[in-house]
Amino acid sequence: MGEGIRSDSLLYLTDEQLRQGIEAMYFAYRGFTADPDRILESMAYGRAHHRAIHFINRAPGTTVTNLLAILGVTKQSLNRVLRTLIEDGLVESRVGTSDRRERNLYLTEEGISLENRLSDAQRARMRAAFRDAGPDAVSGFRQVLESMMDGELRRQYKSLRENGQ
Amino acid sequence: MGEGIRSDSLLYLTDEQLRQGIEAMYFAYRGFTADPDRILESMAYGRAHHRAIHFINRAPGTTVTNLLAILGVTKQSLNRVLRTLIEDGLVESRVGTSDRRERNLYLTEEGISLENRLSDAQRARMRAAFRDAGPDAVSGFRQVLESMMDGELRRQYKSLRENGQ
DNA sequence: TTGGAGTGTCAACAAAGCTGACGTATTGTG
DNA sequence: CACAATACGTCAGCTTTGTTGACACTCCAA
Repeated sequence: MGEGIRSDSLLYLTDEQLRQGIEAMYFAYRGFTADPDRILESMAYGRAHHRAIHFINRAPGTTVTNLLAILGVTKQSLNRVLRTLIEDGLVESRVGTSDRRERNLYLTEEGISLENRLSDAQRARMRAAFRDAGPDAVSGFRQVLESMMDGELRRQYKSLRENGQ
Repeated sequence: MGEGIRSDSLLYLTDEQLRQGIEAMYFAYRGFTADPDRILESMAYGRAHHRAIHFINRAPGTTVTNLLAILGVTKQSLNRVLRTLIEDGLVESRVGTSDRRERNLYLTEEGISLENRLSDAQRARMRAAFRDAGPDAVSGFRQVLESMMDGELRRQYKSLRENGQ
């Protein structure tokens, strides 16, 4: 306190800067979910359905337990969402081959089609933001977000990333 | 398509990179809310109470209508939250001086104390992430988030920023 | 064969959003 | 002054998405 500005400038760590970061996160997340939400509300679906569809698409054949770990909800909560998606023919649940207790989840054609609509909308906004900000800013964005994750979530995030490419 | 890598490298705009950005946003937001959520669940409060407390603290004396605009919820929804906060003595609602229809909202001592606990926890995580990533990354983080906001939200975000400093 | 893991389902409940309708106090306008 | 509009609060009812707790079934492995 009252020691003036350090030569290596830690001004970006002031409470005011941190508060701006917090508010930026809050408002940006609302923008981030706005486009898919608009598409979903025209059907009988919500954000929970989007998340399930997203991660099933990302890791086809994933089990219910694995999905539970990624989404961090109870199986009762996930099951309600999953049931409607299966009934509506967007998701297929196949009995596991090696372990027949498990259910492997896949998107149907129709499920893939909805996933594409949703992620196209979300990617469009992300792409615009990335392009506006440029590659260096994007790198910083990714770095800060990764540091902000909880340990277990970061592990899952990284494991998904390896999966993708 | 199939034209190879451009010399100015737009590789950071590939669908895979965008998808990683989307997932980073999802996992980071969960980390972002985790600490306050833990504090809140020990009381009878939720995220909605936190948001109200945050923005009342940020703009003391703000009106209900203004808070509605910032939070983007209905007055019925906000009122439920606000009522419990007033009953519990965390928020004070004073009749407006110039316009007696308005209610100016303030945190009480107790309200300020809770706000501090919540934002200390949230800032600690943000500070750690900022420090890990460094000033340039933080600048990029802020830039991308701002681009990701909807027009109206961006306006509100900037107006809050002017207010703060 | 038996214990435990993975899965699904029933019931009951809570938080936090929504719409619609209505009442009251206050203010601004014609 | 009369009246419309604004700001706020509240009642009732509904939805989504989360929670616990209890229980049953299938199937794997010791």
